[in-house]
Amino acid sequence: MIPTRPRRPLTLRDVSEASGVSEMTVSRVLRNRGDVSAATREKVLTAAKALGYVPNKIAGGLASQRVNLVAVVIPSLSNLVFPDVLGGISAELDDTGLQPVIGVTNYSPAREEMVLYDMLSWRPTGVILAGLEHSRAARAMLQNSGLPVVEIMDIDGEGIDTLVGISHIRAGREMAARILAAGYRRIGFVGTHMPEDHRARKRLLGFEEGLALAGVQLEAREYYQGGSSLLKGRELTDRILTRAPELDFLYFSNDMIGAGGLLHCLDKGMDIPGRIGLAGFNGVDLLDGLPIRLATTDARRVDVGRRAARLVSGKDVAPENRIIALTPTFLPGDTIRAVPA
Amino acid sequence: MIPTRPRRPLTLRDVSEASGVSEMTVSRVLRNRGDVSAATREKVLTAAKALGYVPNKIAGGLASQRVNLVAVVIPSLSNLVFPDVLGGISAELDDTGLQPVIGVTNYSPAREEMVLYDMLSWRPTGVILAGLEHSRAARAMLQNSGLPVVEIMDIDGEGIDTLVGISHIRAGREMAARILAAGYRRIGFVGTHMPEDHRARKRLLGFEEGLALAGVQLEAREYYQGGSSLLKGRELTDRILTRAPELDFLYFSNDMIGAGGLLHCLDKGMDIPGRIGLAGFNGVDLLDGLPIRLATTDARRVDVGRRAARLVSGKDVAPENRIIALTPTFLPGDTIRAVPA
DNA sequence: GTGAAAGCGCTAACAT
DNA sequence: ATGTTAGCGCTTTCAC
Repeated sequence: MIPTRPRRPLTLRDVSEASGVSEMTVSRVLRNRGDVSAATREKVLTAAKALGYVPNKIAGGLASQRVNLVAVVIPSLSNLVFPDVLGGISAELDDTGLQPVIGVTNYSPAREEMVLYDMLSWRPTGVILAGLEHSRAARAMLQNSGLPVVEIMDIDGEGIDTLVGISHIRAGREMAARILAAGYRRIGFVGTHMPEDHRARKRLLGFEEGLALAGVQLEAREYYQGGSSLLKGRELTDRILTRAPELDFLYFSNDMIGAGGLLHCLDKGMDIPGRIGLAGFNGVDLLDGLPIRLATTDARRVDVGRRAARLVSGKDVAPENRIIALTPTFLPGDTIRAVPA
Repeated sequence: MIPTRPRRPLTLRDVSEASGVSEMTVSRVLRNRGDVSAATREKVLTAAKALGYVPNKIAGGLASQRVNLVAVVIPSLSNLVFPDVLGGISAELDDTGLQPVIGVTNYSPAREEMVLYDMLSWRPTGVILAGLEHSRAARAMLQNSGLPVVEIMDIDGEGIDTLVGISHIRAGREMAARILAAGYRRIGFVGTHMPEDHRARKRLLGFEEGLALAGVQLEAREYYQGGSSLLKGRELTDRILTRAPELDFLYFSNDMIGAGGLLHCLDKGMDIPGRIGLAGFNGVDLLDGLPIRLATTDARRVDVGRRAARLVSGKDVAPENRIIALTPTFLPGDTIRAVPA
C-alpha cells in the first residue's frame, strides 16, 4: 500500500513497467491526450498512484518546448497592493492550466534585471511585470524573448508590448480637482522619497498639474524613506503640520500613511473634514474600520491583475493600441468636505 | 548593436558559433565552472551579451538533475503574516543561488495537494510548507520525493521531516496566564471560524487550558468567516459586548480584528485597560500607529522563515529531534493592566 | 488505440 | 584549459 521510499525519482518507465503499457501511452494517459481505451487508462492510473509517480516537468518542458508558467515580477510583497494584483492574476489563471511564478525586485532595477533573467531562463509562457521603467538590458531581454509581455499598474509611458493599468497622472490630477472643488486651498503632500516608485512620482506630478490649473501650489511637502506604516504616517503628519500649521488639506501617497495621518489628526482633536481634509491612494479595504473613512482613489488592482492574466493566457486579445486603460475611481470617504452647492 | 528579434530562442550552440568556442566551454563560462582562460571567458561573455542569450534552465536542469528552486507553500498572501515569513526565507536564500517559488493554497487541503504535486513535478531542491496538517496523499508525495521538507509556523503535532516554528498551544496558554495574572476573570474570545486554520485552533485550545488551570472558563465566543479586517473586528466586538456586557477581557485570534476591537472600544469611550483589556496575536508592526498599542504575541515570523531557509539550503543541519522551536514573545502593549504588585 | 524512434538543449564524465 | 560523447526523461512524429 505505502510505496517504499525510492532512492531515485520514479520515471515514466517505472509506471510503464508496472502497468505493462508503453511509456508513450502512459504519457498520453497522464496528460489526457489522444485516444486511450478506458481499460488501459485505468491500468496506468492505478499503477501511477500506487507507485506515487510525479511527472518530471523539466523533461516534459524540454521535450514539448512549452511550459505552463507565467512569470510575475513585482516590487514588493509587503506593500498590501501587490497581493491584490496577484489575487486577480491567480483567479484568472486558475482555469487555464497556467501557474504564476512570483519574483520580487524590492524596487531595485538591478534586481529586476536579475529576476527577469532568471525567470526567462525557465522559458515561461508569458511575463507580467509591474511598471514601465526598466533597465535597457531588461527591456532587451523581454523583447528578445518573443514572449507576450504585459506591463501593469501604469500606462503613463512607453510599453514593451501591452499595458494594463491606470494613469497615475490622471489619478493625481483628479484628486486635485476634487480637493479644489471642495474649497481647500492650502495643500500639503506627504509621500515616500523613492525615486524608483515611479507611480507615486507620477501621481504627485498629476496632482501638482491639477492644482496649477487653478493657480494653486503645494505649500509644503514631507518625504520619508522605507516602508509605509500607520506610525510613519503619524510622525510625518505631526511634522508637516508643525512646520505648516495653516494647511487645510493633506494628500498622502498611499492609504497606510494616510490612515496614520488621520489617526494623528483625530488624536489632536482636529475637525475633519472641516478644519483639515485628508486623502490617500489605493483604496485598500483593509483600513475600512477606521473611525472615519479616508478619502482615496481605487487603483483597480484586482482588475489590473485579471486583465493582465487574460492577455497572457490568450483569453483576451490585446487591443490595437496595446493599452488597456482602467479608470481610477474616486472614493470620497469622510475626510473631504462635500462640494458646496 | 541591438540584436534582431529571433524567431527561435537562442541556444548554447549559437553562442558557441558566434564566439568560436565549444559549447562545453561556453557552458562553463556561463556557470563560472572549472578553469577557463580570461581570454576565452571574455570572448564568450561578449558573444552571449551581444546575442542576448538567456540560458535554458529546463535543459540545464534535466542534464544536471539539479534545480535551484525551493518550493514554498503557504495558505494566503493577503494575511500579512506570510509576506513576513517569505521575507525571512528570501533573505536567507539570497546568497545560496536558490530561488523560492511560492504556491498559495487558500487554506484548502485539496488545493495544497495540487500545488504540491505541481511544484514537486519541477524537482525543486527542497520544500517549505506552512502547517502540519496535510492530506494523506500530500504527505505521501512529500515523503516519496526524498527532498528536505520543512514544515513551518507550528510545532504542535507530527512532522514529515523537520519542523520550525512556535507552539501555538503554548502561546495561547501563556496569554491566558498573563491575563489572569493581571486580574481579569470574565473573558471572551473573538476568532475566525476556519476549521482549516489549525494554528488559530491550537491557540484557542491552549488559551482555554491556561484559563482552566485557574478554574476560569470562557464566558463568550464570537466567530466569523472569511478574511480579517478592522471592520470585522469592530462588528464582532460590538456583537460580543452586546451579548455579554460583563466581559472584562477580549482575546482576538489575530491583530487585525484585535485592532478593530480596540478602535470599537475606544469609540465607545471604554476605559482600556481598566474597564476592559484586549489582546491579539502575531505582532504585526503594521498596526503600531494605533492610538494605543494592542497587547499581542510575536509569532517570530521572520525568524521562522530564516531558519527554514537555512535548513533547506544546507546552511544549518536539522537537530536530532527534527524540531526547531522558537519562543513566542509576549508584547504587553497598552491594553492589559499591569500585574498587581 | 498503441508503440518505436528521434531529439529537445543542456551538462557529467571523460578525454586530451 | 578545452573538446567529445552520451544521455537526462519526457513528447513529437510517424508507423502500425
